[in-house]
Amino acid sequence: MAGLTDPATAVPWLDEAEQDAWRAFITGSRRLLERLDQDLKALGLNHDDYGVLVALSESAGDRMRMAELAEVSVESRSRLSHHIGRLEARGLVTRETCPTDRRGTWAVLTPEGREMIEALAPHHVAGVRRYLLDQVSAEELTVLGSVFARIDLALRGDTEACGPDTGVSPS
Amino acid sequence: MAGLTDPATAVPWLDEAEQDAWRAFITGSRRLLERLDQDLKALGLNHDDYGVLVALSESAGDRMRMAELAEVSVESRSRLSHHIGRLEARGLVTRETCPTDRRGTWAVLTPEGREMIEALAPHHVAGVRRYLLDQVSAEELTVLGSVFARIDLALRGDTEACGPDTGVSPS
DNA sequence: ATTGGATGGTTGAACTTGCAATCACTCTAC
DNA sequence: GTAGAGTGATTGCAAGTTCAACCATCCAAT
Repeated sequence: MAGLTDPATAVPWLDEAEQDAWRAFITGSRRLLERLDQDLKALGLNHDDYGVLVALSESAGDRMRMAELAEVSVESRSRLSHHIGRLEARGLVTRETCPTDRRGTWAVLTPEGREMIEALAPHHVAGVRRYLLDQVSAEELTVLGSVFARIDLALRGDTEACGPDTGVSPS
Repeated sequence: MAGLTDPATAVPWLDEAEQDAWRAFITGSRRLLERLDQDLKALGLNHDDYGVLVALSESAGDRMRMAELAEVSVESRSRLSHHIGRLEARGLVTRETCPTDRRGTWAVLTPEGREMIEALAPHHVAGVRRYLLDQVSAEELTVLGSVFARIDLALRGDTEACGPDTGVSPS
């Protein structure tokens, strides 16, 4: 019944180059993100806080709907809800209920929130330069961007669709 | 006093290409890792569990010292300690005290642990193929691997040394 | 206008992670 | 041999994350 599409038999193993590249990515990206997170924490925000505040700061009216913010930040709605709760408690963000759709909530950046990211941004950028940008050529950077943009596009929205073994061909 | 090395004034902002690439990486990698994690969870392990078990399974004697395992898995020692505790409770790993240095502990893969990864590996590999490898050319993959290997190397060990703004030149 | 099915967001409890303190052992120097 | 520093690992608690259940509102169909 499983037939040819059972991953246990059908999926080709990783060859050495694939294996090496994959593992380098897992380890290297973890290490990179961990370091940036540490550096930011020393200044009062973690990397996720930073991401949320930046997203808000770049939105019209310094505000974004919860669902959209969750999507761009790659956080679950529940997690974002808690997350915004914490940022709100610190005075960096406020909530406003959306007048046109009363189920909806805006997360709004406060002036204090803006001050915070503006203060941290140069340090964070310095880290991104030092740990990543300074280490790669322009061409490599282009490849990196294009690869991850592609992956993101393929995966975005599509929260279900294909577990690793939905191999049953539809046609 | 801060002078030229203050990141607020000295660090060049990201240009558009850098910004795009960086954000694509952050978002895309999060999305990718999240998906692989979801897929694995459906089968009983999360991605970190998987990483730990694989590391053990590839080590001589199916065992590794906690500190080393923490290093290769990019987990803090404390986190790994908790983590191994959970895996132990599930019977996938055991601890043995190291006879030659009695402070030390081996994390040892159990037969059940081995069964577990061997069962999951094909599914996981299928995911890595589908979400990443199938989407990139061989050249791109090489770039990816080489870039992250480089970053990892630069950051590894060096748990301190350079915050984003240790700009005071030593010479 | 009412029902029923999305959609938007929150909540609480269980679980995981981080931090700092701690314990146990080793190693070096006296 | 013993004091003290250093290393390996664990612990408890606080903080963050997940999961599933939930409430409120909107929208489409009757």
